[in-house]
Amino acid sequence: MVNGGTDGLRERKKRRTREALIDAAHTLFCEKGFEATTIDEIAEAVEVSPRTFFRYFTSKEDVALSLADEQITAVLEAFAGQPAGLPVLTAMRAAAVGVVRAYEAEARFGSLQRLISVSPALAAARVERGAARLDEVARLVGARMGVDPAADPRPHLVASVLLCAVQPAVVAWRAAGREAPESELTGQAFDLLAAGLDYPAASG
Amino acid sequence: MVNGGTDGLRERKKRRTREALIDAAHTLFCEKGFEATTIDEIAEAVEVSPRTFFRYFTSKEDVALSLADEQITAVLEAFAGQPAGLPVLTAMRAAAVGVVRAYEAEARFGSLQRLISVSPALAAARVERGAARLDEVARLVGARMGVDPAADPRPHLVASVLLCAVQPAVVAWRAAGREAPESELTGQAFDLLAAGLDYPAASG
DNA sequence: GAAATTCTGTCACTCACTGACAACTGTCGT
DNA sequence: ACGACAGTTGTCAGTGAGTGACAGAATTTC
Repeated sequence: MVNGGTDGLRERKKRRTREALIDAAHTLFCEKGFEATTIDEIAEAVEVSPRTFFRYFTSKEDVALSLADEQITAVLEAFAGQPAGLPVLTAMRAAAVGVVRAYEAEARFGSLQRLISVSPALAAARVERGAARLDEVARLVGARMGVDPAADPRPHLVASVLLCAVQPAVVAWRAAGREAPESELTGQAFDLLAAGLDYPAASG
Repeated sequence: MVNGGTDGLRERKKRRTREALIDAAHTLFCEKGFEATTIDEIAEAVEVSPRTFFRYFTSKEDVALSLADEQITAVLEAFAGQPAGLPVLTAMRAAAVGVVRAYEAEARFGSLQRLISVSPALAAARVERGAARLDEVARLVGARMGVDPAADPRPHLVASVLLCAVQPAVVAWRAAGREAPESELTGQAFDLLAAGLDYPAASG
């Protein structure tokens, strides 16, 4: 028996190590850049062996993007929670804006975005991670469209576009020189996205 | 002086080495898979040193995607050549379908697609390469929209979506079990893309 | 043919990442 | 409290990607 609510010492220690690694990595990445930082440096900063680093994260990209992962999960949950009947793009817009607004208070979030936009390796890794969750997104999109993702390819199609589009959209917006709260950027990016693909509009 | 029309021996030799490397790499990738193939094996197959390999290509992904690069270039040229006034998505559809149709006779094209869809590392690398040409695409999109990409963020936004969307769309379609000529896949993917994002349609 | 270019191979190195094994540290039953 | 057990960690050794430096070979130019 035992745990009076909290987990055992072992669990707590692991969580602390993990957090410390994320923290140290993030700091070093911001200071020296992603590629210029070595695993050895990260491990040394936390006083663990480099081997241990790889027991917590599968790669250098993995530490950097562990925060982004939480965010993707949050967006998907929010997407699932949008009222039925909403167009897919509209629902995703609402989900993304909501989550970004919730996160933008944290300083680490902004610096992570900056990190990703500067490092092609990180940007690629993020896309790769997104692709790994393609089926999950397709399921949600399929549910919203009222079709079975196993039989109809459209949900997968739309899902892959949404996955690829959301993040670059914000980055592109920022690259264009607009500086504003992330949540606003995201919303406007979606607006322009919907309008821009049909430009000049085929119908009205 | 000299070159009676053909380039010098040195140039020809370089071109041949380059082609041989692409060829050997492609064959090995198809036989053993992308990650399971080492640079040493590729180099040995062509009888050059591994160091020389890196004088022709910057990475393992680079050899694999050298063919895909030609294709992207072709698509962009075709996109630029579409009649003005066409909606951006429509123009890109026509460009992509045309190019894919032109390429699908080559066997290597199909196997490259298969390779990419199987290897996350390759898929990520392709996105990365596409992103490197973002500005180029944005220029073309901006021209079609009649706005200045330097002042208006929309072209960049639309460009990044187009870049990210085109290839995954085809892959997703194929993953859904549809087997048909690439050109048809591409066309249908675009059709569903346009419809799916607005599903259920907001207007009409 | 000699000199200047340009390619190429060899060597030595860094860094990401992995398997194996031994030492250590919480955990749990008694 | 103690010992068996399981999970965690460090060390070691190794593979593979990718890079800089230098010397020698091939090509081009004169």
